[in-house]
Amino acid sequence: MSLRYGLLGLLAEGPASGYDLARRFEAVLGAVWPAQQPKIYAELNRLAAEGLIEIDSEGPRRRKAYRITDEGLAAVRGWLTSGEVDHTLRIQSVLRSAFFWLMEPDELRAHLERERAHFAREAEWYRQYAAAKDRGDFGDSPQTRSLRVAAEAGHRLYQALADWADWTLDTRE
Amino acid sequence: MSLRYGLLGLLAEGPASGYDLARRFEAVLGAVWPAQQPKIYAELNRLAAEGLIEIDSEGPRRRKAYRITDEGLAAVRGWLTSGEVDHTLRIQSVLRSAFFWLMEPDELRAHLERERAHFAREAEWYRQYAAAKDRGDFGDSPQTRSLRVAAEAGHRLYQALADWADWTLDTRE
DNA sequence: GCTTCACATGTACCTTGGTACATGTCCCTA
DNA sequence: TAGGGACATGTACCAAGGTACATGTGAAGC
Repeated sequence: MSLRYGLLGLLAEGPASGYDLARRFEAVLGAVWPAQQPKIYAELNRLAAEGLIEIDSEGPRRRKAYRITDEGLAAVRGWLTSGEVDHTLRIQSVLRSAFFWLMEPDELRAHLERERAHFAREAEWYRQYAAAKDRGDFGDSPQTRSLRVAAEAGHRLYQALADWADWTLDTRE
Repeated sequence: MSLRYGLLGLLAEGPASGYDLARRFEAVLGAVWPAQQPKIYAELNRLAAEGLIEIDSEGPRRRKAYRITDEGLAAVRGWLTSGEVDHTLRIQSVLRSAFFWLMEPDELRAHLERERAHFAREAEWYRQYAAAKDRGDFGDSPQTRSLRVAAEAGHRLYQALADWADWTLDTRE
């Protein structure tokens, strides 16, 4: 259950509405965790019912602002250092790579040429993302600084796939 | 829906029972995708109902052996080259890194020392996994060879996290 | 004053994965 | 020959994420 901790973590920076959180989730955590707007509203209601957040104010345009409670802060802090972490990669590109042998040589060649470009693009995207974070394009929030490592991790992962595609193409020609 | 393609991909190598597939899924794809035994049986029945696999034989001990059909092969091949791939990392260690700033300096220091060891262990695990694949410890099935790239990708990802933990600890002392 | 559109919050339903537990089968050994 | 245990297949339910669609609110432009 990562959505809830993502929301609590963002709220730890200061009060925000569901709508704000949806945009910030996308901008700040989009590269690491996806979140659909409807699920955000649902989760906020659940968190409020459990007392981990509370309504800070009700502004104009039906706008509610949520604030994290002490219990909420304790919950997200506990999660940060809590035990067992799943080490499976769960990345579709990686899983698919296990079955490339099913393709005919010509088909594989064509596919890998596309994939090489794709992986290189992903690697570059994460590199740019890291550079933008370094420049402070997303503001200089604490998450933004912390996520620098996520960008680097993504870059290295996709670079590994791109290198492998290169290697496979080279040894086949 | 990756479980189904994982199963189809494994069955592309040859007929197998649900029990076999559960063990092979764990051994071959365990580092990339998790699969619970009950879900495997459920998915096999669904695949059979859709005609993507069929029962090859019913052996002793209630043992059923499934065989992939031409439709099944076409489905998994189509999946290999099909469009949109999600580029989010969805790795808990990475998401958590966004909120480390919530910890007190002393707490962060202690946590990062544990994490550094953990990341280094993960990186090493993937390195060993790659080495074992190179030696052919898991047999020399086509997936095993293909998954060499997954091991490398996992290694690089966790190495990035370990490097970052080192860097953070160094610049703080 | 009416329309339009971006802002803002939801409801409903579906798919997928996670987990606890039940059952059947057959070999091996005391 | 009785029973323990590995092999083998499921049922049932729950948790979480994905997606389509409905609704309310208010400012800006005509």
